Amino acid sequence: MNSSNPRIHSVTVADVARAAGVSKATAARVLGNYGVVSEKIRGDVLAAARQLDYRPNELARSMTTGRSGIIGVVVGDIENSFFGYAVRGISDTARSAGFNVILANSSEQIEVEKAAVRVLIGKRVDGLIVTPSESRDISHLRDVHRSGRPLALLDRALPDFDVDTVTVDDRNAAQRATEILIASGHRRIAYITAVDFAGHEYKDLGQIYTSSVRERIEGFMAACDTAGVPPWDRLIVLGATTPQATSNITHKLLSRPNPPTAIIASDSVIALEIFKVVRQRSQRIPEDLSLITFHDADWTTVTSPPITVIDQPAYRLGKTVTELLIRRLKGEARPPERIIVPTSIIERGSVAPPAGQDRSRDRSKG
Amino acid sequence: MNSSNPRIHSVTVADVARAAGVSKATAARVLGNYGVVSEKIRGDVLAAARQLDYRPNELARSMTTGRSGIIGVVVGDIENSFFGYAVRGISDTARSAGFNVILANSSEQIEVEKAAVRVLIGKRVDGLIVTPSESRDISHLRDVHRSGRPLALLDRALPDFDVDTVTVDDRNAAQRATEILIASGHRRIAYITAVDFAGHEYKDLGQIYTSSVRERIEGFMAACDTAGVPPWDRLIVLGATTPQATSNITHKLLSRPNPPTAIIASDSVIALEIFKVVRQRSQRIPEDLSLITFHDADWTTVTSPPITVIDQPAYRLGKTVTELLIRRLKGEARPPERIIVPTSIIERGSVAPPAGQDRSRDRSKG
DNA sequence: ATTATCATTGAGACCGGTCTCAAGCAATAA
DNA sequence: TTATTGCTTGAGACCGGTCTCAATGATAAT
Repeated sequence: MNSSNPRIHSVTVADVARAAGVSKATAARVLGNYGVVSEKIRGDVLAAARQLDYRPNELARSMTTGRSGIIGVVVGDIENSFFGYAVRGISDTARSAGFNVILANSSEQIEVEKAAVRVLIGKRVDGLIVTPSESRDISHLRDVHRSGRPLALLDRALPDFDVDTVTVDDRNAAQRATEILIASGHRRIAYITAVDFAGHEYKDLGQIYTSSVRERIEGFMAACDTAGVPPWDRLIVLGATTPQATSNITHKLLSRPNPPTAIIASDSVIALEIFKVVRQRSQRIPEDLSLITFHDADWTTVTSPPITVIDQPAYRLGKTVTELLIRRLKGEARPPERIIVPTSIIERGSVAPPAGQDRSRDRSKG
Repeated sequence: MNSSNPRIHSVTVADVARAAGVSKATAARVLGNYGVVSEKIRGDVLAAARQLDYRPNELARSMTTGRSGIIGVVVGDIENSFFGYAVRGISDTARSAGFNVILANSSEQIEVEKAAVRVLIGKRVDGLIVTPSESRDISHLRDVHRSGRPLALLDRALPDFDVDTVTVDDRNAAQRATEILIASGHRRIAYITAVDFAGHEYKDLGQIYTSSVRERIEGFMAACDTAGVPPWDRLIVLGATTPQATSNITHKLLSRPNPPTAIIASDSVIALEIFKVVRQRSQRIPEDLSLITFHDADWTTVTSPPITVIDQPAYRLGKTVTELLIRRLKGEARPPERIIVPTSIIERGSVAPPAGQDRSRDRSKG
């Protein structure tokens, strides 16, 4: 009666069995839809169940079967619409296969991620989909895998951890984006990413522990190298973890004596902030600064100009990992798969030749 | 060993007890952190637990305690960033109170909503937060409430269903937004909403079964009435359920002989589509059409012009319902509360006097 | 020395399902 | 008629925890 009642009494199989005048085992058989029962008794039990408004207790069911029907998902940041779409892809796929999803946010913090994984394991999820925020400390993921629970990685691969993984062709995408900028005449190009670590100063790839970021940087540098862009003209900027941080970083970047003429943003949240800063400084895109961002966020089509983006099929990414995971949950034993989904670049209006292209060449001479 | 193993054997309290040389009850006491145990034994058990890498089975724990530590959330559409923020508010608040969240999407379809509620009840969630997609068919919500499980409503009130509810001041917000448009000189104003039903033609409020929509329409009409806007100039348009539908609706609306000079959009997804259509038709905002939307979506600041919005504190909304629910989960018995959170209108650049204001007056004469 | 008190620990029921195994019973075969 | 087979049904163990209650032993009080 009272909502503060600590235990809500619900109708159980035993109650139904009593009402139908059969044993608990028989009632369980029809209610749980297993085994074999005569039609007459089945009818009696179902009638009693309807009468009493019986609702199976999934918890108890999971206890005995060992299966919870839940897939745990740990994602970096749900507010980032890239993950929003991915999660939607996961949920839809999971639901249509009869699984539920329980979602956790790591805020890209390894400790939060670890805690989330622990909680989900405690809830006895059948499998896990994780976007690892770091590739150095993956003991918790190794534990999951070792415990026999299927694990699949989304968006970020872990080089020396061989499990089902679905990512996009980050290296190639970054390279093509960079090539577009270079072809447009840019030499001083910055790549801004959310990854961060003590010092905030990029030195070399050895510091980067997130595979997707690493690959993107590699692609970016490869394109620069083949085009003969000198190392001091290609900037790699870290630490765009919050809008505020991104704003500061961008201001600082654009205030340099030789500011970059083009920026590649590693996600749309960063790009949005860059866009705002540029406008705030009364500069114009693409005349004063060219911009390309990862993820075709909806806002990128309504700005003036619309933004050139690297379209990552986020929904499909989510759908694909989930399919991989579910196949394994169904008992499929096969070597881990690493699927790389191709991206496409949607060229819109945010790339143009650098404003002072000629003067900039002169200057670089003197 | 094999991942296709149907049952993953995990370490249980009994295993730990055996290893520590104590009874199951004693091991359970230290592992479950209840009762009282001597320091020495506690140390032994903890050591054994660490040794065996014991992880409590939350499922079993929930079975006996009757509490799952999970809050079920059923929301209209996660892809809508309004709900995204709200969900984030819910998750953060829930987590910091030690609860987990399991999320379901109703896609605004009553049948999906019912199924989701059933599943969540089956999972024995401790309480539910729902954004009811309809107010006619709420038997499933009544069931939840009757079962003794706390239920709280988010964003949409149900007039004759008295439970904890958190909404925004929809009526007032719509009224103020309309007043802004009227003050700017508009007379032909359209209100576009996602709600739909057979016929798609708005006739009267009796058709509207979603409280928030109803209140907004009331506010809209109240403002029109006091300003003396005749009924044939204020348009209420339903059925903007998908981007495609919104696009069609908007095109049709703007192609009328006397098209509205201003539109109020009931959410930012609709507004985005309207914005795209207007640009597609080579019309300009605000010169050719003024636009105000509910929800301060991030893209509304980066368009040209930026969009005037009704800022609904979505995160706070989520936080507030969750607090209400948790207080009830903790046993607080009090009459249901209905909290109405105030909104504010952020005036940006999407409202201007109608283009042919004078000519339009002339025309209305002839 | 004896009894009362208190702190610990152990035994076992319980939560609500699933599932194994044996018993009951009718139909069929010998 | 009796043995065999097959289909239903019931009894009860089990999953991994929590929790009640009784038993134990040590300490304090008489």
